[in-house]
Amino acid sequence: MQEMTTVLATVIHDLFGADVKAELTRPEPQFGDYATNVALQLAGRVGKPPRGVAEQLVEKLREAYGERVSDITIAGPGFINIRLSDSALATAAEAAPTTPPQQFKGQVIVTEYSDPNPFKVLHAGHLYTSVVGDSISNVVEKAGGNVHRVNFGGDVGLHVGKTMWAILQELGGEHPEKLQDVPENGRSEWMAKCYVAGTKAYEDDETAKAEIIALNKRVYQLFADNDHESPFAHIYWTCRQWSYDYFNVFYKRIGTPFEKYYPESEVAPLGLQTVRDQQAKGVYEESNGAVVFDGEKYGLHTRVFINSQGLPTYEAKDVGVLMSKWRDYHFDRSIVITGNDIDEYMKVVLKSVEQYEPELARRTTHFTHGNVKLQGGVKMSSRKGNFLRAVDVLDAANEANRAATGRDDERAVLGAIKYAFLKQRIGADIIFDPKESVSLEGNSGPYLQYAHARARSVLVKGGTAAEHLAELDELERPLARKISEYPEVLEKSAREFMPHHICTYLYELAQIFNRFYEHAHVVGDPREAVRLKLVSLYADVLQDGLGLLGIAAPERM
RNA sequence: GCACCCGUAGCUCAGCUGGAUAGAGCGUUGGCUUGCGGAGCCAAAGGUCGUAGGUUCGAAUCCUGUCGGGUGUACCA
Repeated sequence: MQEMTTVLATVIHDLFGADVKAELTRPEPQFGDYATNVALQLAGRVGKPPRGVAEQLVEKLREAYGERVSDITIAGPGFINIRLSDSALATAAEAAPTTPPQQFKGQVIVTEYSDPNPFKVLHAGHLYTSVVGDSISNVVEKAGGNVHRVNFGGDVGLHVGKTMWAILQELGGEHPEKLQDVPENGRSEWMAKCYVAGTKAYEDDETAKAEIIALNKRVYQLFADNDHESPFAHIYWTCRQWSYDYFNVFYKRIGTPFEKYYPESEVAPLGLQTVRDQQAKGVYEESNGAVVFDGEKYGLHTRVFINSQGLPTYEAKDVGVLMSKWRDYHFDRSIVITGNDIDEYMKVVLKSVEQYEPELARRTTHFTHGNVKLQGGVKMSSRKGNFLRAVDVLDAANEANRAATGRDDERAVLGAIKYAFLKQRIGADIIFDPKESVSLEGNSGPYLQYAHARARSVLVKGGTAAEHLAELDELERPLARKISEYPEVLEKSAREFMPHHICTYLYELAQIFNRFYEHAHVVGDPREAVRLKLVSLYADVLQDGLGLLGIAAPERM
């Protein structure tokens, strides 16, 4: 593909010397394997009719491509359609599962996503961003990137004050020994309940609000004093650990591992210091007792980085985590994935950092995604406590799967959820339909898992596959062509950081395979060896693609 | 008010660095099964791509206005 494009570029240059971008696209199968509209673009610049330009190009292209193409034709207003020779197509298909484009080779890429807060519960959004972030990481890794998956979370901050306040109420004061009364398997729920109670108190009760603000400050002080001994410290550290245990169990369950956590407590000092230093240089300024960045100069909001208590807000901590990642990895690219409510806020943070670390800001890309909503469900609000938790999504899918298949299958359930989340372009809200997600029919994860298992079972039944594909008949050709597209899909997914292209492709691939399989016999057919090779390539691509989505591809289901 | 995201078939979504009749799945209607896993295949119905302009040989795709939904707008994250 890459080489085909280069040849086209050379021909264009030799013939017209014009600066048109040589591009080959995948047209409808009826038109050929590749197509280009460069003749249409050139026509205007050279002042000749498109078809005339196309004719000149075709003549040269036939020569330049030689054996690799079997046919080049002109269609419509001046499209050039190229049909590969069987041998060229066979070579491309054989290479497809194992030769991903390496556009990130040698680059250090840091991906940050999920970002749950200790002392709070994991909600559906965390599940979503974990799945998306993991897949993007996989895709970049496949493209040669040296990927570091990191996770940023608030172990200090007002929400901690809120939860701690309610915890102290529950314990009847600073009595860490009473934490033993909380059952081990109910810890995260107990803390989630405390957060909701603390939030309510903060909103409804002035005295409680003042206490929470004081507790927040006290938590910061724990770190300043390195206090692990006082009763208050005991409670804090124990509950903090409970949260991290809970996160780790969760990530392990869904299969999205992280290399490193950046707790806010760790990055806050650096953030605070950076903001103070840059305040001296005029980047940030004092306003009503707080330190702010005047985003309005850039058409953005003005936001508080250090509050009037002298504590860093999320903004300063984010400066801290950006600087920490920069210090730790000196990345070529940093990808941050969050919900879209963070969008404008992050623009302010990055704009401020751009003033003193322009390279860091330039190398950082922020992607935002929408909210997860249950089909026909209600909007979630983490403050009020009526929201969709991560486990709710897992439970709903598991229940739907049990209803559909009569058994529990975590691999299928996770495959269903991940695929349902990933098949959609990142950006808009996700309407999650548990029933549809676990469906074995249609565009779903389990469907693709099944498609893979089915192909593998054919391979088990069949004899020895051919080493090479050689010539292809009209049943085999469309499948070989689709398989050969795989590297191009990976390239696009990596370039755009968009895994959904892989989903779309895999589903189309499975459809084309089913069409092939419906009409062509494999085992026992005179063409068995070649067809087995094709089935094997197909299964390899499915397995590889599902792997990039973080979805298991079992041999049997 | 201002800013950001989103408006494509009944529902859920692809397609958006402009290009050939706007594609899938679900749902609806009809057909195929002595099958290598039919969890499939073949076919039909269903769309003024929110809307009005503009740029272009060509616009779902780019620009502007407008309508609708969501989010954000200083000491939460």
